Amino acid sequence: MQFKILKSSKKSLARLGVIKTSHGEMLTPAFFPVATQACLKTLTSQDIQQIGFQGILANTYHLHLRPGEKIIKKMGGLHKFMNWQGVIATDSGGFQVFSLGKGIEHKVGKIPKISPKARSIKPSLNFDDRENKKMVKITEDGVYFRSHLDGTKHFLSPEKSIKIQQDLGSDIMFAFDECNSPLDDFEQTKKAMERTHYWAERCIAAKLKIKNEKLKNKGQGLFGIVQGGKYKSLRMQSAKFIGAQNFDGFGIGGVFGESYGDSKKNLIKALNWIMPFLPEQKPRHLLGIGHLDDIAAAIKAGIDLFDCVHPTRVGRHGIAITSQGELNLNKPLFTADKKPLDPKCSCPTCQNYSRAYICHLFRAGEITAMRLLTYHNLWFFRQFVDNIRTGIKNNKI
RNA sequence: GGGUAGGUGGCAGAGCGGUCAAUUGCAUUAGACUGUAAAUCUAACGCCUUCGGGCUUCGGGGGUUCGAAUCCCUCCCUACCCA
Repeated sequence: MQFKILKSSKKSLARLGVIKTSHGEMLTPAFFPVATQACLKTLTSQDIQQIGFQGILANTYHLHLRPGEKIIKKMGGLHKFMNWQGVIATDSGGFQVFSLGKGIEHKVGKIPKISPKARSIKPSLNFDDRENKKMVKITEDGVYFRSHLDGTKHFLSPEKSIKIQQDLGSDIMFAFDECNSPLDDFEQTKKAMERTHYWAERCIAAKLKIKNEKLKNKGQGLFGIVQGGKYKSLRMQSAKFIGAQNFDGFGIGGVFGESYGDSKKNLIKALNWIMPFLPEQKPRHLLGIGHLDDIAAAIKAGIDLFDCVHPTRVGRHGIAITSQGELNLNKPLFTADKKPLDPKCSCPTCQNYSRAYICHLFRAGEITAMRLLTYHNLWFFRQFVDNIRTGIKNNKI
């Protein structure tokens, strides 16, 4: 994997670049739609290509549990398996350590709303109840967890995550990290950060080891992940450490605040703390961020890559992301609306179907409704990022 | 005409003397969703409320009882069976 900067903005930290992999190129800034289980829900690989994406993000944890990397390797790797010729990045499973661990324990997502209920949870309360739900145990060595599918015990470590990602044959691997809960305090965040650093070194070593054995994975890039939560000192410390390692690129992960507003506000601030420590000539990926305003601001702060489930998940739930904001197509308001989702959009959904039809499909529980909105939302995202690239090119951003 | 089983909130369907404004599912309405445990989740869903509570509901009418969706009488209606 190689990265080349084609142009750096004079107005901001934004830059135009290109990532070259053995599965094609990717112009940056770029957005990866998320295909966790080697499937971008409701779409085919051909759809993704037609929408115009050059890369997708799949997941190590999920594919390890099902169908297992052995099978995917046997089928010729992820690209062949899902018949996708473009770039594939694989998340390491680090996020699942959070989402299936503290995410469930604390009843929070990565970017929670202000939730007094969640905040008031104290580890000592309801111990038995919590213990039953606990699916994850983190040690220095790695993470013991129970499968969310069948409860069987598994172990994931930096070495194992890298090995799985190599078997999957992704173009961009992510280091195995520990993602904090928004409710973690300074000490907990620090501990997770230190563990992430320790694991980062082990990920690099694991990758090199395989490389030396002349396995044909050497085209794979490996991205280190900056953690440190909402704390400036930790974010800087983490960026400094991770930025100094021999990674091919960098991910910025974790949480930026303990509430929604907090996170929104702190995101760009945090990027500004981090960015000076990351080598300029390497790509930077902001993990899991996907609201359009955040994407636009983060690109100006120097981010090259994004991935997020937001456009696809929300699409399946009836939300169309349009130039006029988000529309909920489940609403009775749209039952007789002849307009397309977005009059300015050139996607096949908007070219061929009315809001009334899509509204009906949602109310009738037809799966095609989800497909139509997923397609549109992703089309909108792709276009949105395209426009930003054009903006950088034309010295407007 | 005779027999049997029934009639419960928009629908389906629990409850069969007090803890029942009535379990549950669906439908409806609103909200949420940011490295996907997500075609998911949360909430509201008789009327009024100063959120303590108040008021009118379980086919209609009458009765028994301190108390009835629940028991009795009667009428109406539905389904099935026999003539």
